[in-house]
Amino acid sequence: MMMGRGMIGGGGGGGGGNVPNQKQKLKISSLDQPFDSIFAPASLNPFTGSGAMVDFGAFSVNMSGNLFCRSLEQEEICGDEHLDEYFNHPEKKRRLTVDQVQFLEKSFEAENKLEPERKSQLAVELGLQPRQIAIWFQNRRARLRTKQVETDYETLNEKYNCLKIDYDNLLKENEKLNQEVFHLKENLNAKEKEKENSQSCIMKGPCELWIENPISATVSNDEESTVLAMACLNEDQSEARSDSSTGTDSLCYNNGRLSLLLETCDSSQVFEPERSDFSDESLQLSYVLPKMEEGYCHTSPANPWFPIEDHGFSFWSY
DNA sequence: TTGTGTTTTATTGCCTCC
DNA sequence: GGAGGCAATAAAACACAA
Repeated sequence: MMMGRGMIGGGGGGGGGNVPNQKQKLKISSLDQPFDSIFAPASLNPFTGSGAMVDFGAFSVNMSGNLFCRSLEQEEICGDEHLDEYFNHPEKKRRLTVDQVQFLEKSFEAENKLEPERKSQLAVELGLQPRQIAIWFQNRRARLRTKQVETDYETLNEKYNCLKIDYDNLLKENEKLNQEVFHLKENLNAKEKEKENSQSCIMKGPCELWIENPISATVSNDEESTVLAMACLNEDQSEARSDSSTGTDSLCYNNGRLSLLLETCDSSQVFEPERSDFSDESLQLSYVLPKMEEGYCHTSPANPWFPIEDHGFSFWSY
């Protein structure tokens, strides 16, 4: 007698959750179908061959109701006393054969819900009880749900990881941009401060700045709104003012930087002043003022003179 | 061989639907 | 109220390492 691996290996079992209590016995006795109907015609049952059987542990029952032993070894213990033992003992749990499982799997793939008609048909075809078919489908659906949960988890986890990478990148980019904003604000503040310092002395249009004695300078706009004012530190104040009036040696426009001019306003000769330079009265100073833009000059008509303390000397504007 | 973890079969109790 | 589905659970069957 050819039996599936599960059936042959199954042999034992029973007991435990499979041990029917009073209620279970009641259920077993009230199977989905009449006991006779669970036996399928041989032509419809490829899994049990001509002797369609229902599985009862170490035994199988064919259409005639005869009990068969499962293996040659088991056959040795088959006898009336064992039949009595079997029927007095709880039903054994048994695994389905590979073929039966494959058949059920195909059926499940087609439709994982089981209508009563299909259940009966499958039971007939597989030589199983309809209740076994129902239980198998139920457990199979449970396994499918578990698998689906695992799949969903993996999918969500992958998405989460991708989003986390994006989020981390955005955080870094945000930090970088914040730093950039910070530096830009710093630059802006510095420029505004510079403007505030220069606003008081810059007038709309050409004007003249007087540097506190003995320094004097004349300031004008240029086309690029950049002003370089020069102060002469000559002891001879009149000479310095004279130079300023010429607009040549004593006045120059350059790149908006505080510079020291030696003799002429040649940009090649401009350099940053050292504090010590101011002590040398023979030097000529040029002070590069911030951009002159319209409206920055706010000379008060009532009091056109106001001092600007900066760089150790004062500008006077009117 | 034995202990342990996993899979499979089956039961139980609860819930919903008709 | 019965039938059927589902979650939780039991326990046999099975796989595998020590």
